[in-house]
Amino acid sequence: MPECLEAEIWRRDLLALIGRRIDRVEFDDRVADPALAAVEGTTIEGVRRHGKVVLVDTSGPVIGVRFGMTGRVVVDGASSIDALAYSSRRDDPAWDRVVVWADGSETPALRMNDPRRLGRIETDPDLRGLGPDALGIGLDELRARLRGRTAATKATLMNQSVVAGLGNLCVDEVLFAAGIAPTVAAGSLSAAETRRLQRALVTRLPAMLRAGGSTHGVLDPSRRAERGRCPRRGCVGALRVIRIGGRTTVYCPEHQLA
DNA sequence: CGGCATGTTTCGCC
DNA sequence: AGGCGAAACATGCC
Repeated sequence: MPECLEAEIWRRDLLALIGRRIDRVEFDDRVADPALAAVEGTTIEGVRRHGKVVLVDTSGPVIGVRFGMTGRVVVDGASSIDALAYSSRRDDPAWDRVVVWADGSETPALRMNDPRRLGRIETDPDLRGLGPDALGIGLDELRARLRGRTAATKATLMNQSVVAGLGNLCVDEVLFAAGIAPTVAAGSLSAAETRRLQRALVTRLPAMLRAGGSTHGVLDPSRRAERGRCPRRGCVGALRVIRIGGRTTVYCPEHQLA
């Protein structure tokens, strides 16, 4: 489930850990950097996010978490997001990839749980390859990032080196709101389209965040599965399903113009 | 059983 | 050289 919105929700959960001293860490070294052991004995000092990456600052190394498709975070035994669309509903301890105990508590302060093991936990991660964060990106910045891009707008927006944080659901939602077909080359968007795209990013993403995350848009998972009529008020189109960049893409050809 | 899934990386081709 | 699309990865669910 993780796109930038879930990463932001978990970042806020993790704020509860600031000030705690890490007693012990256990991890699966197939997905976690062995250097993670160095966080034992350090104190958690802050939690940041860039795109889909959550960064936990300690008095030692920075812990960088990428969630893959099915990763999630459990803080003090509870998770803010329990409806795991496209993942497992269960929280099986066998899928814990990192467990952190702190301040003498028997309940882990932090668990990174990931059935499919597509997530990664790094220490002192290098984020230089990421574009600017999608939440709150400015118009000039967006225009500059899309200039000259020949790939489909949807594929370009999902490229983390162009803009960081957008995944399949958020991109479909934003393009739907902006009235832009996902297939158009990103570099050939008009000035007006780029403006609508930027407005959609800075309005729809925070709205989805307040509503609960990537699955809380107009094109939520149930509507994606049902397909059917375009949910936009006054639009007479029907939703269409195609594949772009290997991902299932839902859009309305009636009001999302190429 | 077959197909699908909110992601990232790698490989081959322009 | 740099950008792009397809495939691979790993596992649960419907």
